[in-house]
Formats: sequence, structure tokens, C-alpha cells
Amino acid sequence: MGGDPITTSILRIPNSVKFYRDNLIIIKGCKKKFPKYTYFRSLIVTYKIMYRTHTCGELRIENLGNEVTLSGWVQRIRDLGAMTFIDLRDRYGITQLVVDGDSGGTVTEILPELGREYVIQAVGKVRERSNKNKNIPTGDIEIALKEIVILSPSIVPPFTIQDDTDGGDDIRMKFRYLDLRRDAVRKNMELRAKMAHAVRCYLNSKDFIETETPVLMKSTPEGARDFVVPSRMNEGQFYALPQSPQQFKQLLMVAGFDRYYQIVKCFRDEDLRADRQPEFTQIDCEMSFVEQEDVLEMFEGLTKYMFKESLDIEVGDFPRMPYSEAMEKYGSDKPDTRFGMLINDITETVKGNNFVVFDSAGYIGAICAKGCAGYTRKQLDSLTNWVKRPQIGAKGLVYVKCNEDGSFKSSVDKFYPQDDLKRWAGITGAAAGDLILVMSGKKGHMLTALGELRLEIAKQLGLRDKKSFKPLWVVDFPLLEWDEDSQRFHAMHHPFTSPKKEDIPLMDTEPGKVRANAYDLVINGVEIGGGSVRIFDSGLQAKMFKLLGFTKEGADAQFGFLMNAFKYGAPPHAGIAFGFDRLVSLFAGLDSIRDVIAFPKNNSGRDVMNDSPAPISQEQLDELNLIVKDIS
RNA sequence: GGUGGCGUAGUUCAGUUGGUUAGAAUGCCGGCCUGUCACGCCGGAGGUCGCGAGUUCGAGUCUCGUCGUCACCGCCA
Repeated sequence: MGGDPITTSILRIPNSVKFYRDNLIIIKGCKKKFPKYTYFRSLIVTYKIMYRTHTCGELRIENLGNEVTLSGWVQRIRDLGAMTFIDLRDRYGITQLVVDGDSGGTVTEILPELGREYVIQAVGKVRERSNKNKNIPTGDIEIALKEIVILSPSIVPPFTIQDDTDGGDDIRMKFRYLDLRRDAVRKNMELRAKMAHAVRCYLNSKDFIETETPVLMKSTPEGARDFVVPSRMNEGQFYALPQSPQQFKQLLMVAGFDRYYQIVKCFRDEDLRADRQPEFTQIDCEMSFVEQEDVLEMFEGLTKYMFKESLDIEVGDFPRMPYSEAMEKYGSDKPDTRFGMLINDITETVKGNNFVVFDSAGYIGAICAKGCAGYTRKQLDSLTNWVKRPQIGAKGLVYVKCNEDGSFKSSVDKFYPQDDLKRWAGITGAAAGDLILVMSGKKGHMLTALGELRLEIAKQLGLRDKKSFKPLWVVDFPLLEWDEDSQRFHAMHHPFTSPKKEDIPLMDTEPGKVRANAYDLVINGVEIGGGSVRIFDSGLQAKMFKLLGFTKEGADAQFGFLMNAFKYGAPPHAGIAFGFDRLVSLFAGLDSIRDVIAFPKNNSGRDVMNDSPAPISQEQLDELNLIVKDIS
């Protein structure tokens, strides 16, 4: 074009566009600037509003004298009478705007209308502050306002949009879009994005193919409850949302993809926790022609890469701990190894002193709390009550204080002379000033209870440092788990997990003792992920299904398509999945994965912002041929 | 399904053995103020004490139920 755009039609710039500076009208192919209400003889006039020349976080002393345009939210207005300061906020920071005697008439006209969280556009000149603010990066400068436009007004927000907000969890979730304006919350989401990026960089560089698998799939009764979706076209039939893309990724191995990954939403219709949401995100992977060690190396590498890229932390090689050791020493399959306080089996040492509680117990275990000999009666009572709560369910707690003078004071002095207590101290590694805590009962239960007590004391002693990261692999999980309710074995990981080669004979004799080629990544007592080497031999798979109590027909109905696929040449393969939300919350030093999910569900699985789930209309039900039982 | 905590102003909370008109801070509205940045000062409005029963002369307070919310146990291959 060139020159004024001219055709026969007449077009006026719409009134809804507010022009406060004529140079913000840009006509394609035309450098001339036009005042408001210019009539153009053209149909193809295009214009562009320049909302900002800079963000609210980038102006510095070097920009002195620049004419700038900023857009953002009004964080705070400080009206000093003849002078007003406005903090303008966007994602990138806060810049101070100043209105004083030199500001134009339109500014002073609009100023009284402004309130918190108004979206405004501000035009002015960068100048040096006479009083600088060292607390913010833009604190050396301010914008002397010349023009102001209200782009969008705001009603008074229900809580303050700042790091130390006055809003509680409830109100913040209801207005999550306002909560997400806060630096502290948005930074979690930025970390999440950064970590997802790191995952893709690393796995792409290792020749993994990112592949999407279906969200609408088939329900399987194994494992967690499925979320189901009724099918309109297939009356009376339902899809299920995937608990994980397990079978699809194994099929991709049969397809010869060799290396697959996906950052994928998974769904489980179970009760929620701080670290459990009904929909959550996994980093899901599978590899062909690999052994357990190959998978561990690859994903140890990924984890280290993520630590380096997102937190700039170098973590050392991850130790490997057998499941049995984790249970015996930490009372948990996800041990927190940031501190010691290991569990010691003192069953044989303490029996035979006519203390009925111990003599009748199957297992007696002890932990040593360093430097806690000074605990008062009140503190010990409160610990005892803590382990007696139904959630732990211990009968009681025996203590031994290792006094500074080398003597011992215990709650069982009547039964155990000093020499016995000294022997306990020897086993548990307790020195002067330490406190030994002992629990007795059924072995499995006590290990768990001692494990919980260990974590609780560590918390009280401040040993669970969120800035310190101690990853490890827990390996050699049992293949099967006996379920009392259904009186049958369950797969501890899933039915496709391969047993250790040397343990295969045990499948016929002592199935409970068979170890699996299964592994978990644990960091700071959080189960970050797990996986296994899969069965690719149909004979072994059939044996596994039999152990799990499947009939041939049952197994065919549920997993037939996978078993069929395996008949066409399945490569040896293994895989792993990381809980991405947990990993992000761990990196961010947060206890709840809700804080790293943009729009999370509450404790009851509800979205309090849009009030879902909700009933659907009769028309929708009719179309799906569904009848909802009257539950009132 | 179970155990426990919480529910009082827009928000965060206090509220004594049950006793006068339920308070504070902050936010909001109005006024004053030229260097604030958690601005300051003066004034004002704002409450079905989650809801429903019960005990009592009298309930924010005690009891029972219910709803909401959070944490945990069960559950989550």
C-alpha cells in the first residue's frame, strides 16, 4: 500500500476502543498518526492497540527519561493528598506510578475512580525516585503519570492479593483465579512448567517418543476405583478414565516404539489426601530391551537433571535399599533418609524379665531420639498419647532416659536393672543425653508405628529439612500381597510385574516370598514414583494370573488384547511412572500437591470454584439412557 | 466408612465458670495530608455467632443432630 489507505467505503474506529495517545493507532502500511474519530475511506484499515511497552518488572535506572506504557493490576493506592502513589502489578513485578501536580487533567480525573485490582494502562515518563525502595527490583525508578486508562474495573476482592494474604484456604480456592495472581502461588506453577520442560528436554535427548494415549478407555476392576463415562452411542456401556496408561504403553513396546514417555493426566476415584487428588499428573515411561538397572540409571539421570535445571542442586548417586531393609529399619516402604533414628529389633534382648507386656509380644522395637533425655513427663505423656491414637493404634510407649552421669531412668525400672538398660543403649546406639523409645506388639504393626513415631520426633526436632534432598531407590519389592478380605493374593505393583528369576520356583511353594523386579523412587519420605520390569513371556503371565485368582476366561476378558499382542513378538521391556505433582510440591518445599495444581479439588473431591460435580439435566440423562437413584 | 480440629464483621481472629448493647486488626466508605512504599491522622458503616433441635430464667459459650472445611485411618494394583 503506502500513503493513506483509501477505498470507497467509510470506516470509523469503533467507540469501544479508547485512544489516549494518537501514536497508538497503527495503520497497516501507513506511518501517519491519526487523532480520535478519524474517518477512514477503507474497509481494510487495521489498527493495533499497544497495551504496553514494558512489563511492570523490567524498568531500571537505565530507562530514565523513557516514555513508557505499562498495563497491569492496581496493587495499592497511597493517597497523600496533593500526591498519589499507585503500585502497578503484573506477573513480572511491581512498578510505582506517581500522580502529582504535573500530571495531566485526565489523570486526576480518573484517579478517584481507581480501586484495588483495577486493570489499568498507564503512560508516563521514567524518573528517578527521591526515596528509593531497596526491596523491589524497580525500586530506583517510578513513572510520572501523563495518561491513565481503566481497561477493566474490579469489585473489591475478598482477600488481599499479596504474599502474606489475609485469605484462608477456603476462600482462596473459591476465588482461585485471584489466588493465582499472588506471586507465591504463581511461582509454584512456574516451577511446575520449568520442571515439565526439563522432563521433555531430557527424555527427548534420550530418543524417547512422546505419545498420547486414550483418556477414554476400558474399566478394569483391579486396583483403584475407576471414574466412568457413559457412552451415548453404545447404550448402557461405559468408558473408564485411565488410572495409568499402563497397558497402552506396553502395547507401544510391542509396536516397537522402543522408548516412550508422556506427561499424562491419570484418574482414581478414591478418597483424597494432601498428596492425593482424583486427577493427577504422571511422567509415564516405558523402555524396550532393558533390565531393571537400565531403567534406574535412566531415571536417576532424569531426576538429577531436574534437580540441576530447576533448583540448581547437585544430588549424589541414589542408594539402593531392599524393601525388607526399609521395613525393618525405617518401618516404611518410603523411608525418609535425611536423618538416622533407625528402628532396632530388641525382641530377644528384653524378653525374660517377667515384664508381661514384653514377654507376650511378638516383636519389640526401639528407636533412639538423640538429645531427648531431657524430655519432661508432659512431653513423654504427649508422645504416648500420640502413639495411642487410633491412627497409630499402639498400646503404649516405654522410655529409657540415658542420663548425663551414665545412669538410666526408665518407665520399666521395676523389671530391668541398669545393666539391662545399658545393653539396650548399646543396641540402639544411645549415648548420654539420648532417649530410647520402645514399642511392643505384632511385628508388622509395630514397625509401622515406630516408623511413624520416628517421623513425628524428627519433625519435632526439626530434622525434616525441606531444603535438603535425599533420594533413594527402594528395590526388591514382594511380588504379591496377601489380602485378608478377599482371601487371595494381590499384585503389589500390578499383574504384569515380573518376578525375580531366582524366585520363580517359589511361585509354586511360597508365593508370598517371591520378590519382584519392581522399584520405587523415594525422596525425603515421599513416594515419587515406581515401576517394574514387565512379564513378556505368556507362560509366566498365565502363571501370574493364576496366582492372582483369575480364571483363564477372566484374564482374557480383561487383558486379552494385551495378551494377544504379546503373541506377536513382545520385546523385553520395563517402565516407570513418576507422580509429577508430588515431585513439584517436593521441589517447592510444600506439603500439599494442591499448591502446585492450578485448579485443584478439595478434600471431598469438589471444585469449590465452579461447584462441581453437579447433577445433569433430565435431557442429558435420557440421552444416555441413565436413571439416577433417588438418594434423598 | 471411621477419628479428630475448625466454623463469630468482606477477611483473619479474640470472646472468661452460660449473664448488660458480641470485640480487635485489616479491608471498605467519607474527610485531612507533597515522598509514600504494611504511608499517617480523624470519622463512619458493616454480624441470622454455619444450620436445626434441646437443656436453661438466660446460649456465641453446654448437649444432640446436620452441613461445610481441613488433617489423618480405612481405601489408593
